Amino acid sequence: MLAAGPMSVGDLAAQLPVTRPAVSQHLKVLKDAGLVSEDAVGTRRVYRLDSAGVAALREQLDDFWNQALGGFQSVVERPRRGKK
Amino acid sequence: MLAAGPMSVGDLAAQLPVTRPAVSQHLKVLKDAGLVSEDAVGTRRVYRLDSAGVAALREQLDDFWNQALGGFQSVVERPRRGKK
DNA sequence: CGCAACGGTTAGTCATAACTTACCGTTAGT
DNA sequence: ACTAACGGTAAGTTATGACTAACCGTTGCG
Repeated sequence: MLAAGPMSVGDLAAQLPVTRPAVSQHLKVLKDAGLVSEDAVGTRRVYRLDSAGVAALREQLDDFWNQALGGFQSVVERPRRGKK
Repeated sequence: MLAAGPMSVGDLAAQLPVTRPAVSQHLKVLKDAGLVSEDAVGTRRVYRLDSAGVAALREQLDDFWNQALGGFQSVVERPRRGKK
């Protein structure tokens, strides 16, 4: 399991096969996407998951799949008589 | 709406902003992944979505998110007293 | 048979996501 | 004030997913 609680950028980089700047860049993207939030502790920036953002993403994906599989039925199923 | 029923490779390519070989390559990947199935009609290969495969993918994603958001709670929530 | 329609495969190109190195700014400790 | 720790930013490199062009095999039809 790689998941852990709130972590600093350096700690994350230490656990990952990439350099610290790479982690920093990823975190920036995730932060802009609302999936993580940071708060400064001294010189360290501690990042944690944003539960609301993650939940929102999950919901968007659910909606996507519901719509996709919904339209899917009307297209794939073989109606015995009449279409649509 | 771009979705349609079973289609030949050429028909698909005609509806898409890519060439026929590109479509063929994508279909190969999707077929290997079990998301589409083909059956030959003359010289044409008619592809259709594999509903079982798509449903399985959806389920895997659901499982992933449930697990991710599950472990998420235990890591993000601030227990008032005692952990886990 | 010979030609046309259809599509899979290969080889090579191109765009770009992802990464590293180098640098700079900020904070904390002495 | 100087130094160390920490991390963001910029610039350049690299790896790779996605595409096209060219080719070949199979099927159907006259």
